[in-house]
Amino acid sequence: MKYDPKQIEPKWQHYWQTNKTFAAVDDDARPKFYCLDMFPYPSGQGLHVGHPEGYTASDILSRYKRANGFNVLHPMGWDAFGLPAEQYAISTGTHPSITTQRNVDNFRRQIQALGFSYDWDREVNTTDAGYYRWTQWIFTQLYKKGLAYIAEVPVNWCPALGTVLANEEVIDGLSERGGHPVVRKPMRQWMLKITEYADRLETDLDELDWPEGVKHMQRNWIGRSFGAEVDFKLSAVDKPITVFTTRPDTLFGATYMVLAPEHPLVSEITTPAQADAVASYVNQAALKSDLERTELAKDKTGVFTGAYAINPVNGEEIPVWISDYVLSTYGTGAIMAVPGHDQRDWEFATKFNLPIIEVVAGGDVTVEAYTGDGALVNSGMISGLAVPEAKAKITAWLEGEGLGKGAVNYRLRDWLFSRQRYWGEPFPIIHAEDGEILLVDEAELPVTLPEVEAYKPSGTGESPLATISEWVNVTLPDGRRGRRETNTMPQWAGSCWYYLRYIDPHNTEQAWAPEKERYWMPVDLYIGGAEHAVLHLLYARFWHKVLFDLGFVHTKEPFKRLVNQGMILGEDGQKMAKSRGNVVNPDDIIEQFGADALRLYEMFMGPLEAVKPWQTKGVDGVRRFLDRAWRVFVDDKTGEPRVDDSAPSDEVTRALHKTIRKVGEDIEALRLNTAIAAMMELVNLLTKDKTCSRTILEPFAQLIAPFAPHFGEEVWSRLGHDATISHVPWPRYEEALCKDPMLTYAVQVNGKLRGQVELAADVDEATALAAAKADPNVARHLEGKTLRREIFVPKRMINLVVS
RNA sequence: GCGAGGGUGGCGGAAUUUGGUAGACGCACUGGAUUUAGGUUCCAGCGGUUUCGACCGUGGGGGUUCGAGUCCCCCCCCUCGUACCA
Repeated sequence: MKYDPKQIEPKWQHYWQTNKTFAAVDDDARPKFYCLDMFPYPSGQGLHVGHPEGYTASDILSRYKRANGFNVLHPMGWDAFGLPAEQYAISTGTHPSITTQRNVDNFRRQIQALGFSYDWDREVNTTDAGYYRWTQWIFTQLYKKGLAYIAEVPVNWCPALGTVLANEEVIDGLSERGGHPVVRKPMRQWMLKITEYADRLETDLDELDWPEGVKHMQRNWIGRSFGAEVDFKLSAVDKPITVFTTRPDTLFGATYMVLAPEHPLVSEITTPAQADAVASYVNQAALKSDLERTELAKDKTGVFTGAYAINPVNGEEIPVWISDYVLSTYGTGAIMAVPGHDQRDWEFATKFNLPIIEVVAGGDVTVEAYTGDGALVNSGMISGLAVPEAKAKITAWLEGEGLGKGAVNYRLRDWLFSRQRYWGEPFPIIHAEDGEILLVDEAELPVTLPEVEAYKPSGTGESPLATISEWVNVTLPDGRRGRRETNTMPQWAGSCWYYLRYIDPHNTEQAWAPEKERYWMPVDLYIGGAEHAVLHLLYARFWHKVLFDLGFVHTKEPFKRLVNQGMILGEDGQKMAKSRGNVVNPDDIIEQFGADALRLYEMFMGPLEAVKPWQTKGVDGVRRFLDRAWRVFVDDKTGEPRVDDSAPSDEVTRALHKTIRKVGEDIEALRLNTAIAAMMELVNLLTKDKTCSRTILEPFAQLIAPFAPHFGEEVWSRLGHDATISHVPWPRYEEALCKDPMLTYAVQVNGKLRGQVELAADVDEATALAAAKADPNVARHLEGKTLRREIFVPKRMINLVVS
């Protein structure tokens, strides 16, 4: 009987499911291992081959850890709120929950067809009321802690989607979903104070075993910078302009100031002569989208307000301008401009003929701003100092004079947390008629989504929920009337804490039981796409830290180790896309080659983290490997297992032990491509050797089982075992049995390979050198030359240096 | 611009941790055997040049070393992220 995945794969999938083979045990003495995949958004398109890449890697590690005695938590669920289901509802009238259910069922079917070892009893779905009840509960905790507030903020309003988008969902001025234009519009929004955690989100990155690139991107996003706040008095108005600068050392070079057009002082300080020009500039800036403001950045624009400020270090009067190159949302919305040492200021000063003064030696400020280190010049008390010392000294001086202080600033802004959509978590908030904002009592949660007639956004900025008066209007226990919050939460909300719900998914009393959290957390390995490097991971870390502060979780950070799987490109080397016609559907590959072949192929393509192109021929290759491996275990004519109790050869024993060592090390490091290569080499040897020895075949079945689990189970049972292979202890290798008695030494003459000699592994130097010189080709190259030096590298090579 | 990662056969990739026979493993290809047949299996070959002794070869150039894909310096190219953050 030939290897036939169509027969064996469904059989074992059914076995695992009915026997709950992969159930994670909550109360257990074994060490735990929490292996998490980023849960998918169940789209209508179904799974693409990119999904199983990360899932297979985490599955291999999960199965390996189980075999090594760990109690493994390996769950899967659905991030199912979100725009596509709602868009579909708008166009077809189908309730998003129906679409969602259909897509989830399809995703689950596809994922199960790949034989992943998930504990399906822990499946979660962010759109279940039993789940989002606790998402709402976490929101109430945030609110009570003062971390959620309503603000009238200029937001990214997308007229086409009829909603507001987060900065992150806007790419080059267009909506991430759909690519529609986005404009700025002030609106009443829920915000989360992630900025309050900026410092810890930055600092705690240090202790995480995450890719450096991801940590770096988070650091950039948080954008912590150290500097000083400095007060500049105004000549005409009795109010200071406070600026933030990272270069207080260049204060003597500040030759003008710039306010953002939205800065509150603009109207106060503008002189009558300049009023018209300023007003028209401010108006213009307000109308521009963020895109336009940055697009036109190449050419700096601005207007003089007519006002002057006084440079606190030297008492000089400097003009105050407004310009949209200064952002109202960063720092204090005002800067001191040092054109000699800041390129943006230099460009502005050059355009508007403002003076440029050199205060740090080392460049030529008539050509460009000099931002490097150097000795301070023209700078009074700090002249002669280097930049770091000058910063420290001037900051201390400012503090002493009461003119400023050291300060830290962040690029990170508060998180815009509301959406004007139907298909999201309702806020547990009621606005009383007198304006008071009330939390829905925790016992009343969840606030469930009502049925609606139409899903279309009202277009006024309110969600479709606003149209359901019987849902919106409530009477409070004290008799007051109130309106429910009609915004819903963004898709990030549900994914911010799902890893905690897996720990205790059926708990109706609490989001999770504390003792279970203490056992299972933190996540030991988190695998997912690099597209979540900043947002999802930053938001989840933020919530986790809040929950930590409230005592609901016991670790500062949720995800100990993070790995990003690389994207799988189409066969043409392009990103897979329906429009290019290069999308590969896992269902088709399973149909043709089997799930084990697909798993194996995706791992064999290259390093997990790398971006790599799909080649269906390559699946053919690993399928041939499985065919060959099958014939190692089974006589494919008779279907009988070809196993006996004969003693294997030393060579085969050595090969097995080396393979056990290599596969184990490679799985731990997630070098799954080379682990598979090692098993291919073993199969090539076993095929040649025709080994039937049980002492070889059984450990080999265990090695391959995490990669090709259906295959592993099938040959294991054919070897005569009744129980699943999944909990059989991982085979051990003996170091002594990994050592070859004889090794091939390379012999070089002057660094060039001239021969090879077979020598005992523990050969002494003299014997090795003699053998090397005896090699005919080596001897030929030594002839007539003087031997200058002999280099002997044990177990590797010999180099003879002659002249 | 800035930041991160990367350039190795016809292709995907090994070896980069620790400087030590570059090209493991697989695909594609070539030849042979078995077979009624093969999108089967098995065996062999497979970086380039070659006077068959050797020479050249890991993006390019230099350096360190007995020895460099690996370490150091300069340059080129590609991918991803980011974009006036004071």
